[in-house]
Amino acid sequence: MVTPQESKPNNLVQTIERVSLILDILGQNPQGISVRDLSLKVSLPKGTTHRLLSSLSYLGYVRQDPKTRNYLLGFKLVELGNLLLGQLDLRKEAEPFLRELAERTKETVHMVILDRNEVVYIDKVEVAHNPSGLRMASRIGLRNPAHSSAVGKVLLSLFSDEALNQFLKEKKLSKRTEHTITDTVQLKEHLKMVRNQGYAIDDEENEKGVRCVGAPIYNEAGNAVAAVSISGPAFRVTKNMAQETLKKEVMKTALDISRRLGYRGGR
Amino acid sequence: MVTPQESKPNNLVQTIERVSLILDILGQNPQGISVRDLSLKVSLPKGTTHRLLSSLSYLGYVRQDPKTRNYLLGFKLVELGNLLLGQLDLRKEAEPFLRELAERTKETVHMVILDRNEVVYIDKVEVAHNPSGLRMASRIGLRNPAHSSAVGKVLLSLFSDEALNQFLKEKKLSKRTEHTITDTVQLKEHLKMVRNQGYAIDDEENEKGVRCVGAPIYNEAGNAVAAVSISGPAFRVTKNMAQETLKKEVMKTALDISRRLGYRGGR
DNA sequence: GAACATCGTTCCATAATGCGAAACGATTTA
DNA sequence: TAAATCGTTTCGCATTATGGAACGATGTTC
Repeated sequence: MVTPQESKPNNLVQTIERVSLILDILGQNPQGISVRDLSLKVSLPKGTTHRLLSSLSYLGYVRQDPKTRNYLLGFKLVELGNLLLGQLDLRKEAEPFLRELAERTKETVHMVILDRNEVVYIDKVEVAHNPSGLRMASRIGLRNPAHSSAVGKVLLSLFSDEALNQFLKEKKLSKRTEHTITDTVQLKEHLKMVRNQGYAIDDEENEKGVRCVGAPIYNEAGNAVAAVSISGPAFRVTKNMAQETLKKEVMKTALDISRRLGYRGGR
Repeated sequence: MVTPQESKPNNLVQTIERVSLILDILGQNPQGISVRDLSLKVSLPKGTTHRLLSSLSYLGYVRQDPKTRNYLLGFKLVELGNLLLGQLDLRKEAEPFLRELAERTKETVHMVILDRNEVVYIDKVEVAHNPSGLRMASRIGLRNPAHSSAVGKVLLSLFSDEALNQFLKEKKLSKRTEHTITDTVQLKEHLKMVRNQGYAIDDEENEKGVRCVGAPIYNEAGNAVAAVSISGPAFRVTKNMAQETLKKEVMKTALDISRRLGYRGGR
């Protein structure tokens, strides 16, 4: 089955489009932004921008700093976003396993799903005091390309030919670092290998200095619905480490979670 | 200074109002909802509902289950919500202290802020295996009334008379349990005591069987900007426990965080 | 397996809704 | 004190969203 790319509706509601743009811009301004500056950024008259903001503000999607009068993102978004996260059964089931994995390996553990052919982080477990004190820049809700991450590649490796071609058609393989696989043929070869191994390594392909190992989580029906990964600084997560110990740890955790979801395969 | 209630704009944009209603309803339906059922719930024609959904879907605020064709909340909300959380410096600074508090007390720790005179959970730390295996139903992003929670009361206790009257005018003191303080005069008396103590106890006032202890977090300017609490089942968090050991723990953590934020008061 | 029922989706003439230039009022700056 | 620069509000106009109806796809019933 092919997850269809959400095509641009020909009758996109103008207000919704504008609101989305406004929220994106507010997200980029942690200290808030004035009506004037915002109106310039969205190329709308001040009056129009203000009307949209006051409606959004009333409903909680936006808030206004009483001192600076700047507008910021509102907590309604936190409410809805975490409501959605809380509705993911997968997350509830997986959490203890993720914690355990983080504890054992002392590295950061992520769980992701695929949404519109992109990786979305739906959980993250960090150990309180990891050896180096380094913290991953990742955040729950963050999106990453599939082709440059361990979790993404391991999920892509289980795509049907049809779905993979669809993916390649709609996404271009952006070069995130010098190690990113940006060639279609090369990626296809690589994915074959990943599929056979049952895990993927992100060898500084998404972010310089960060190496990850990822494995797929299957549901009862045997479909890969998510992926787990261990991420860490490349100097600690060496290639050897990844291919030896970490690979086993991640695969075990992924299988445990899959079993928990009713998966019956995997030997 | 009075935090103003967000008054209903006389020129509320219809589309935004409708979208907000739709998202709220989607949030109530974890398994998704059909266009038809949704159109009935929002009292809009199917065509109109569908147009709004497809616009929202294109932008990621909503997603459609390919099998059931039901509509669900989309991950754009997780993205924006967690982006906002990540922008709260308070949260970054406080996190290690919250973890430590949870570890020491083996109970669930919350951090909240006040938004539109309601309590919003912005962080939650649970110990992996708490004694009873009970888990709080709370969730980051959740809103609670201020008058029935320890964190809410401790923040209300620091309101100016003006601000408190404003609060009482706009919120009615809903009776959440048989212990909830619903009388204005009684609440004012109680808040005086809380202010003197420097901490508040929620004695099953918000949820039956749950007791909490909360203390305020101050910023550099000496304003209470947030609150921490310990919550647990009433049989474990007894009144004595709360007033003796837990009170001290929470207040210490709150002060530590306040200091971290540059607060110079508190003896 | 054919006819029906029930969805989700698209269409299009209509008018209601949001639009935005301009005025207003409140702060801040010169 | 004056001027400049905001945020906010207003209101007549026309663009935009509206929603009833038709279409098409899916699955259900007999």
